[in-house]
Amino acid sequence: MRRMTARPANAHQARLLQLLRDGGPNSRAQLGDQVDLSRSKLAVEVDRLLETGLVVADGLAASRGGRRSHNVRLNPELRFLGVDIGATSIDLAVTNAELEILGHINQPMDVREGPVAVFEQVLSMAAKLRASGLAEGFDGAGIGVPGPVRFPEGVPVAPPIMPGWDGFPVREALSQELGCPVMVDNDVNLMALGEQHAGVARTVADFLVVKIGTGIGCGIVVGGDVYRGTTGSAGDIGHIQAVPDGRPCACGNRGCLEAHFSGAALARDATEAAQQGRSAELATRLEAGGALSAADVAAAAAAGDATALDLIREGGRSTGQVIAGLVSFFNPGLVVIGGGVTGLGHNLLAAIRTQVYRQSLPLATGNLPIVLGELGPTAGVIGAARLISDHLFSPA
Amino acid sequence: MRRMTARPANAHQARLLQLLRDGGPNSRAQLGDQVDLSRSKLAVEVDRLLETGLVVADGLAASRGGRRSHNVRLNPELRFLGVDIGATSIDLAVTNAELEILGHINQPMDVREGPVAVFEQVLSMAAKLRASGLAEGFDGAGIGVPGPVRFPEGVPVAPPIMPGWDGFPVREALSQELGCPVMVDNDVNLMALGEQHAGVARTVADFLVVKIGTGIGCGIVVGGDVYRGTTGSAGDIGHIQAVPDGRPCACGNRGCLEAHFSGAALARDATEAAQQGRSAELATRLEAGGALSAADVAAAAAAGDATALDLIREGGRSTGQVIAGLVSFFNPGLVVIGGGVTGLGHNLLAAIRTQVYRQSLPLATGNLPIVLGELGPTAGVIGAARLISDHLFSPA
DNA sequence: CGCCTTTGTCCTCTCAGTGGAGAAAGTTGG
DNA sequence: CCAACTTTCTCCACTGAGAGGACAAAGGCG
Repeated sequence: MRRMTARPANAHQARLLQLLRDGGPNSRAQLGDQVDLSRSKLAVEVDRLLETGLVVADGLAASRGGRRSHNVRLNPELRFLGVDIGATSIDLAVTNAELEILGHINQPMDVREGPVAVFEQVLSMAAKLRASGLAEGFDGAGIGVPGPVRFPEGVPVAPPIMPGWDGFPVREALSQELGCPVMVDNDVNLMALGEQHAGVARTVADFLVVKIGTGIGCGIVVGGDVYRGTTGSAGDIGHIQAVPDGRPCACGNRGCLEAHFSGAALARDATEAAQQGRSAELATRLEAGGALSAADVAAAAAAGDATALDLIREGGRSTGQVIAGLVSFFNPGLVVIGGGVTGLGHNLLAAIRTQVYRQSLPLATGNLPIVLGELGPTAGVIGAARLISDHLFSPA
Repeated sequence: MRRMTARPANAHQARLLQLLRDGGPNSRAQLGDQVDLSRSKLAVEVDRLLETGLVVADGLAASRGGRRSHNVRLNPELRFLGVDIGATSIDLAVTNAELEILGHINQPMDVREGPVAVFEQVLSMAAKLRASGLAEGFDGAGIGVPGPVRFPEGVPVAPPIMPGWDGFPVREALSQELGCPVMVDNDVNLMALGEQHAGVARTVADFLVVKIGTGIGCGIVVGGDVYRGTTGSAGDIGHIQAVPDGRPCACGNRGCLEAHFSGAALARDATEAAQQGRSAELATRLEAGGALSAADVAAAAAAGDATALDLIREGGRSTGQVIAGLVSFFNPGLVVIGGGVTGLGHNLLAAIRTQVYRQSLPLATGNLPIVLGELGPTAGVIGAARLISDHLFSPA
């Protein structure tokens, strides 16, 4: 199929596309209720969208007590690609224009192998998705990388955990290969977009998303928009000091949050505990697997291992300490905890909550939910699809 | 004189008023260069503004090589009142519509005496300004209070240092008394607005203003707009933990920034040092004045007193520690230090800078200026005037 | 079957805004 | 002092977005 190249010609059309994306098939009359345009003007704009092919007729709706309406919907053949490059694995998903996931694949991959190797992998995974018949091609793609991004250009800048990526023209290269528009962003920002679009943050204007994976980062949403900071490094909270004179960190300082709690730190501490004989449970697992991960700690804690529980509680305390500061400063309406380490579940969340509620002022925490993300590993790819759809569904 | 009640009828007029406010008298032609409207349309809107009386003719400008232009300017009889209620004193200023200060008065006053007493004081100061002939009345007033504010209603909420103010209808009461529109905000936010309008932050979109006075707070500007948070308490950084297990704080926790460094904390520490004989310089000043203030510490440091210098350095370190975290999180383009304690000057600034540059990642600090505010004690009142002018110079 | 409701289409009217012509008021150089 | 060029301002005709009413189409309900 030939890919769509049309874009909305004005703000009205853009708004209509977004309504159809977020609300599904709809009649002209119902669209009119949401859009503050006269029926005549609305009809004109819908007709123009039909002409572009972005929108198609979708049969008659049930009657609501009068004439049945002719529904319209986004072209069901539109396909977006969402890519989420993590530190240790890559997620890809195909969505339709309503951002419903049609297919999702995941493969392990170390981002430190550099942009060329990772790119090859992404492209082969995309080819696999195409081969499965879910998409003949893509109308747009969003991609998240685990580091700061110069957003307008779609280029990573000085990413600490992904040497070799600095300045690599991700947007341009991927756009060339896939033959469609591409937008690039930090993976945590995409997670925030995902939870905003389809997760726990649907109705909140100002919120934070803390992603605890191999590293640790924070997505910031202000007034419904992702805030990226002056140089694109906003939300980089992994190197805020959580423990004075604490553990040495790769960045050269001591006591950074990331050095005390993250997937990597947790695995390290668990291994240490096992080797020192402080936990039989962990030692057994170390024997069995050769190495420990956050999932092992979660399992040990679930089995009642006190040491594992302590590790989680202590990590939650450090994280909560930092989040408490952010809450005082930013006064969000919601804090979402996500990322691989959320497998630690309720124990982690409880430790974080305790610390935040204890340390922040009542006015800021009075009505502040602190919750786990709803979308799990799909938050990133949904956010990526949302990113590119926001771009394409805005006036050219 | 009768006060102006006109408001701009549309966004074009609002924009023109703002241009005339920020750029002073101007010709239609020059306005046209900044506003992306045809000359004809522009002329129509300017004529309408002239009819309302908000704008008046201002004679002929010098020729720029052709016909001389007829300048217009904001009505020079317009008067705004800026009120800055601090913890220990009240500032009032009268400005014209271009936000130039025509008169400024200051009186000591303890905000804890409650809203009624403070209000009486503000009104009598305002009467004094009127009596001086600077204003026959006010076309609008902005007022800052040292605590969180529910911004849309103009009502303080749960202010820790000003008990009795909770829920007091500041906006409504003042509007009634002065007979003009009033906007209320947190004092630190107004300081940020002031520095943005006429100070060091004129060209920066995202920045922080840290005000260190009796307490300590932070103004946050995102994309040129003040960010106030979900419940109006954003920027309340005084109770972020700066020193683990540090000094007890009035809030019930230990080690809060405000307990370690602020006007009050510095005075306390200096008195302690004097009494313990650790500083002859401070002891002498304590003898002479009966009590020590931040100004005494500044003077002692200037005189070479090592203990005073240490107090400043240690405070700067704590403050820098917290700011470093905020910089990592928020990635601002500028950090402004202001408030009463800025009398400590270069020593304080140096300590803060050292700590921030050491603790935050290079990408966030690479090109980050950390500077003192330019406006000193007038930042608040200018910000207050700016607040109400932004309100009045926006479409009705 | 008649009446009411909902939806969609058509047509006219209003008004914001553009762009060009030209007048008014200067400067500059010969 | 005059001609040529600039800049500023005004006037006017034209365009296009959008509103709103009239009306037709299509359904429900008693």
